[in-house]
Amino acid sequence: MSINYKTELNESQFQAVTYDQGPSLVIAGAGSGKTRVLTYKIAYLLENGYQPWSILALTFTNKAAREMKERIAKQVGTERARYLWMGTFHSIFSRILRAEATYIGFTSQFTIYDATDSKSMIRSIIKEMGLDEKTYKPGTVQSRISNAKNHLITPTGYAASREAYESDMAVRMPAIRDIYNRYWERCRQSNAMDFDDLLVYTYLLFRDFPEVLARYSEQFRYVLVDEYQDTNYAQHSIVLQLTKESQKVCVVGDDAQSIYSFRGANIDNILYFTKVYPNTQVFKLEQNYRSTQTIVRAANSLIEKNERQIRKEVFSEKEKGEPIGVFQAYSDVEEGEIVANKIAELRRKNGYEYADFAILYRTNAQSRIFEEALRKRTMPYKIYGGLSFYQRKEIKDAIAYFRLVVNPNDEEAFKRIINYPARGIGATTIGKITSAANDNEVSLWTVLCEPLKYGVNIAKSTHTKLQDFRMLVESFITDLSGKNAYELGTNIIRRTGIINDICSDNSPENLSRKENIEELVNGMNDFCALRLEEGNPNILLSDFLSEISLLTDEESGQTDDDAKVTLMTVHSAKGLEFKNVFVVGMEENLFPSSMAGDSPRAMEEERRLFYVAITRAEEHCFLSYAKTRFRYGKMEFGSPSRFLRDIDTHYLSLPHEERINRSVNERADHFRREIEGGFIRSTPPQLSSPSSYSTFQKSKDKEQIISPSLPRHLKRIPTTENENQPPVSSTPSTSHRNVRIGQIIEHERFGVGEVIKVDGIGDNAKATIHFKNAGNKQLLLRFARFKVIE
DNA sequence: CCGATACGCATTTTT
DNA sequence: TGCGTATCGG
Repeated sequence: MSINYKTELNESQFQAVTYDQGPSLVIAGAGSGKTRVLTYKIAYLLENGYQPWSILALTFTNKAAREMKERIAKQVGTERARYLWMGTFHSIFSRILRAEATYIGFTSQFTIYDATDSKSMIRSIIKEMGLDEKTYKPGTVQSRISNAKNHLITPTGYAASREAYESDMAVRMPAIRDIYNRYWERCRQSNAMDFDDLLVYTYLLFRDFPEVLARYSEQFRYVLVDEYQDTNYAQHSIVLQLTKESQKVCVVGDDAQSIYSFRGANIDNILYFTKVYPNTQVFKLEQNYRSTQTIVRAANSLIEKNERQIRKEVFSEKEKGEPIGVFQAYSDVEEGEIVANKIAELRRKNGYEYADFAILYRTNAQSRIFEEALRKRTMPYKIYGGLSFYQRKEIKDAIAYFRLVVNPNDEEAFKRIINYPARGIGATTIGKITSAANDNEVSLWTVLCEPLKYGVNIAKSTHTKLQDFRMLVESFITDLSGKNAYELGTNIIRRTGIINDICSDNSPENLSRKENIEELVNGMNDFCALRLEEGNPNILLSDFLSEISLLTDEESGQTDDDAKVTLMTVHSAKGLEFKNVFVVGMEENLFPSSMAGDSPRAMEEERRLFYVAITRAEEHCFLSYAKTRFRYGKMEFGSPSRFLRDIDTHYLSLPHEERINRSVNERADHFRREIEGGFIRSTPPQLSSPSSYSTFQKSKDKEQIISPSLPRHLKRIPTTENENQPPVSSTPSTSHRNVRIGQIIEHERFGVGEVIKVDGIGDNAKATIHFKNAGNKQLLLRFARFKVIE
């Protein structure tokens, strides 16, 4: 299976793939085959003497890592692909940190705090310090601390930084450095790291232990980074630590799509990459394979208005395509109707599926209007961006138990479940334990085990309750290495009374909680089963935990068979493509967001965001704005976004009576005068109501919000058998004893594949199967779930 | 210890 | 407007 790089890639892709003399920067315009370059480059390296484990490929999302891995597996085979170090920054670094935990004073079982955990810990610290919560808002403090960490500033560095102090003074929060310091220590005490810590500690590990750095930088002979425009200073610095010596680094990205600065991403990393690695070879991928010429040119004319960027000339050789349609609506409601009508029209005229449409907005709050418009016309849709599965209360509760069992020092988990289900341990007791723990610089769990030793003054009955709790948790700890994740997990859910609590009555919300818990349990079963199939027994609870703590992954939009219109924010649309895209709410103070204020940098980022929105479209793109809109319960007036004027009118089809380029300012002024004069305020603006509005029958909504659930790779495709899946260990699958080479089978997870090899007999029989979509896999026949189809 | 009510607040969210 | 948190009363 050899790859013909010359014919399968265009010239610039080919150059980028085959260059391995030194550092390279690949500027990949929207839709220019960025992932293609990355996967081919890795395949190329593998063909040219690099071992899989000597290649490190970093991405930002699990999804990107998974997709890339699958594509590489198809090119070079699953066996070699599986030894690649490919994953998100956070997952790769957590893997390294678990292995080297003792260097930095953690154990390899450390917990990873999500944003909620860390916010909650910050909140308690603020309270304990007696600071005013109105001034010290946990969210604000958290983001300032996060910002410090993203810049690799430790509490010591922070305390010594005059700049940090002055900045804190300016917002009247001089105590932030103390909060930061305490927060840092408390996390250590809890054997826990937040997301940012995974980067900070990796950096510190490499900085303070050169022998460790040497080990890893010698192992990773080539480092590749995807979406480099989204890296923050910490990530950039770690990549530099690893590659400073070898200079074997290839970063891929598009500065025009840098839209995550609010999370610490620094566009300068990509803009000044060539300064950091002076011998960088730059490759530009400028051919767009996704969109019509009109869409590409319109997008170019927009992004041209940004100062800070790497100049490039993206072009398309697809058909010219139609101009970008601009719609004006009188109200947000009418905007919804216009979009729904247009979808209906395009479906009628061009035969599009619902799945060919996406409605993209700047803020999640805008989704409701479109939901209602689509529902009125019984058009199916799906909305992205709710709470992820792991954010749900009942799931967090269950997982808090898992966490405490794996790492008893986990303070947040402790607080969450010490009195859930209710066991008579109230706020007072927890307060006493917390302060004793702080005074003695030990964890809450340590105090709980010996309250008297740490001078906790409690009643006898409370003492008994605490010890009962301790024994309960300890009994699970005993089983940690003896039972697999699924067995121990179900055990915990049953014996702690979680199940009881949820089944106490049949209220609808309890029913849904129950379903969620069931899904979690099934997920754990599948998690173990999948690994067992691959010949990996003894999957422990800690394995499950460390896998899921870095997943936000929602049931991703792969379900292309169900035809639904997609509704999402522009941010979440990055990386996706749709035949028809509506970018809605194109108004001043909305898109661009009012938060951008007068900061040129922020405004440029808003413009890039708009660039991302437009470049999602393959065939048609539409922009719309409303003159009035309900916000925060009030009617607001808006004027068309300045970005509409950034696009060359040549590529636009403007509403008849509007000629934006000429009259936007005038009209905005006119509007303002009307408002300021109180002319309009007294009479609420007429909501236009097109004929279609009221004549449509209300119909029962068949649409559903996509409720994010277990990540796909933990999940088994539902079987026809009912939900009572027996535990893994007792499910020898029937009748696959004698598969033969050449047979076609269908696996529940991997899909259709052909048996190409069978080794061993009886319980140890192992088949190598070539899956159409998942490449080659070795499966233990004893556990594999599939059926023979031919 | 839970429920009702009040208050305040409000982009975007890869991990 | 509408949600999440804070506080008080039974």
